[in-house]
Amino acid sequence: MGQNEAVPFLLLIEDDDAIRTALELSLSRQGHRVATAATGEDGLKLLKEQRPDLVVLDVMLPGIDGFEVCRRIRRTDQLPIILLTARSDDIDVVVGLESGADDYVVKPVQGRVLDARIRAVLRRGERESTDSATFGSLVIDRSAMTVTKNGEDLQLTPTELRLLLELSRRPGQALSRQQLLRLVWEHDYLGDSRLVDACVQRLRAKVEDVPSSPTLIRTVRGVGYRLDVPA
Amino acid sequence: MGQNEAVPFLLLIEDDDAIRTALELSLSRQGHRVATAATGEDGLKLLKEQRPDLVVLDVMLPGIDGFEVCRRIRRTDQLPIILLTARSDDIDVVVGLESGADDYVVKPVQGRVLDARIRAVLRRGERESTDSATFGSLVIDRSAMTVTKNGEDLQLTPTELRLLLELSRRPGQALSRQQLLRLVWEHDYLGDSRLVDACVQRLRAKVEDVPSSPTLIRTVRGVGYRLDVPA
DNA sequence: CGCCGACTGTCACAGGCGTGTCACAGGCGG
DNA sequence: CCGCCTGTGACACGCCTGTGACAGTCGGCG
Repeated sequence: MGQNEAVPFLLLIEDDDAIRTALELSLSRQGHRVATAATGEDGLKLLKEQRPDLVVLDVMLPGIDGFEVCRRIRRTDQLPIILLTARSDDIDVVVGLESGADDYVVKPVQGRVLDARIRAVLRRGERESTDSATFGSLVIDRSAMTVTKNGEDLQLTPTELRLLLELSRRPGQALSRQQLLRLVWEHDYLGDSRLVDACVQRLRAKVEDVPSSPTLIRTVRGVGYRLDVPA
Repeated sequence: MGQNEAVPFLLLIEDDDAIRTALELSLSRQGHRVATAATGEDGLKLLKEQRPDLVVLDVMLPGIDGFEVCRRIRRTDQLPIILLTARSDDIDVVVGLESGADDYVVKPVQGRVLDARIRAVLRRGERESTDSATFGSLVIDRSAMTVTKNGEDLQLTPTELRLLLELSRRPGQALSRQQLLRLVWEHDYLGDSRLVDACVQRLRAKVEDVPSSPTLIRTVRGVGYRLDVPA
């Protein structure tokens, strides 16, 4: 699709003046349009007014913190969100993913690194809008509701198909069992059951070349699962 | 529909100034010609004057709302219509399809996503514009309203014919029982009845070579049915 | 380096759900 | 009045699905 891509329009929410101006400058030089806000409240307001393509969001903000901003954005909007966090803190990663972020970058971050992530997330978004998605030898046709591997049809059961569709809508993003339960099964409480695991397992058996060492549906320990885009 | 214009000509009807200008800019950058209107009345007037190839239409408009605009357009014109709806609200989707829209997109929408949908709808339109469609040994003549198999006429009942026509308008696309009910029977609620199934079954009996293992009208488990184009 | 705990993979089974199928009654038009 | 079409409900049948127990694996900590 987009060869002639429009200039991405970003909203950067970060309270530290030095970091904010530095990133703004850097991202502008990389060819983005950038709007900035220093607090969560301002950020949410700007979001409504300016309608950016993507939000870069610091987790540590005065007032409402980044996770909460993220959740609020997600209640009404579907645009991509990249979280900035101070440390490589596993808890932050989990909470960040739970609150609906698309990607996650550890500070201090160089402008070009952030730029690369931004472009990756935007590219991911374009892929979602099309009716078919490709992951290695796997092709998912969302309109025909079929999945083919090396050109031949896979017979997925309804639940397997829905699971794969939800995963494929968020390529590269780890989804917790909770999230998958809500998305695929539409009920909230995962007791202590292997429900999601079992379904992932059945899906892998049909989708992966070597189900015992999966390359597409990876497990993220302590979190859940993630559908990878092969390089 | 439109002539062989290289550049698609769109009419965007949206009352929110920020969104309208943002989308107009974005769509222009994606290579479309764009005309805009802020109200349904203006939109209908512009439609008559400028004859666009496609209409992008917000559902929430002051005065006559998007659904009504959609219905009025459909009374005289057959050009593709894409509805913009506020949230992934099922009710909107239902009403949207009933009022004759070809596709719907959930706001807020990124320009590049909308662009992809626009191109998809325009592509689909080109296919439909032909009066006859062929699926294996089956030939559907939309202007004569006849269906032949291996050259000989099939006697389809009115409902069977409409079902086949709706399926053939979207070849290769899985349609849910809900969607079929709305398209063919024009009412909303499928209780727990085998209505669609029964009609599909009767249609298969006339259309398929081996009704017990259909190759044209495939069932998509957990979803609905799909008319396949044989390779 | 090895143990231990927690997390995940695996499997079989019974119940349930979705779909195909059919017969029938009412409706509609000829 | 008659015949065909249509919608409905009941039923049967397979396949899917959720569950729980157990085995295997990974990571951390001493």
